[in-house]
Amino acid sequence: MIESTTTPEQACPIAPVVDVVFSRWTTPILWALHEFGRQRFVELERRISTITPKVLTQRLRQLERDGLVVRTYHPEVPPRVEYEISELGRSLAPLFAALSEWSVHLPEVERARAAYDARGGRR
Amino acid sequence: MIESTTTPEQACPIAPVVDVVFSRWTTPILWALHEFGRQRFVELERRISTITPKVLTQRLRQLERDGLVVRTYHPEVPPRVEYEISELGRSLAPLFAALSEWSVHLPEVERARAAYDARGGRR
DNA sequence: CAGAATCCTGCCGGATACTG
DNA sequence: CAGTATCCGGCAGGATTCTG
Repeated sequence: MIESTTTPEQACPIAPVVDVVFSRWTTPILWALHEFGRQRFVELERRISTITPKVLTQRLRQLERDGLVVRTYHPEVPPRVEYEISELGRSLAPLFAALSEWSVHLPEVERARAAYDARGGRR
Repeated sequence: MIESTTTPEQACPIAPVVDVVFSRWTTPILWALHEFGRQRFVELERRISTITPKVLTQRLRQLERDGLVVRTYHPEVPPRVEYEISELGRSLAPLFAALSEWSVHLPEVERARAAYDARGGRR
C-alpha cells in the first residue's frame, strides 16, 4: 500500500515523505523504538497500549518494508522477535526534533480553536 | 474532530503536532498556500486537482479553526473568498524544510521496498 | 463562485477467536 | 510469545445535486 494511487497530493513535493513517515501509527511506533531501543512485540504492544496486535503487526511490516525498522527473529520456544530502528529510521531524528520544537505553538492552536468556536465558526 | 478521543498515540510527545499538521490533505493545502500565496477556492481546487470541493471545504475549515489559515470573504456577486497562510502557519516553514530535506532518503526507501518484495517479505 | 446537503461506498481498524 | 484469520461496524471521502 501507499502506492502512487494513494497519493492524491499531486504536485506537492513533500507529500511522498509524509506518506512514508506520517501514515497512521508510525510516529508512536518509531518514537517508542527510538526512545526505548530494541524491544519485543509485547513491549511495543503494551507501550502503545491502545493499538491492537493486528494493526501493530501491519504497521511494523510496513515500516520493515520501508527499511525504517529492523525485525530480528530468534527461533526459540517460545519464539522471540525483536524490533529496532534502522539507520535510515534514525535519520529521522532531526525531523522529529523539529516536530517537538514546533509543539510550543500548540497553545496558539488551542486559543485559535477556542476563539473560532466562541464566535460560532463564522466571522 | 481531531479531539483527544482521536489520539490513540498515547505517551508519544509529538503525536499532538502530527494530528494538527499532518492530518489528511493538510500538507498539500498548506504547501499550495505557502508556495503560491493568497488564492481563491477554485484555484486551490484546481491546483490540488484530485480533491473534491466538499473535502477541500472541510479541510480548509479545520485549518482555519486551528489558526493555520486565514479566510477572507468578499461580499460581492459573484462571491469571492480568499485563503492565505497565517503567521502561525508560516511558522511551519522550517518543519517543511526539514521534510523536503529528508526526501533525499526516499531512494533508500524504494530500494528497501524492492529488496523486501524480492525476497518475498520474509527473510 | 463558493460552498451546503444528501446519498453512498471502501476500507481502516477494532473485537474475537485460533495456531506454531 | 508472536503473530494470523475472520467477521464486522464506522466513517472518511467520492459523486451528484442544489443555492445565495
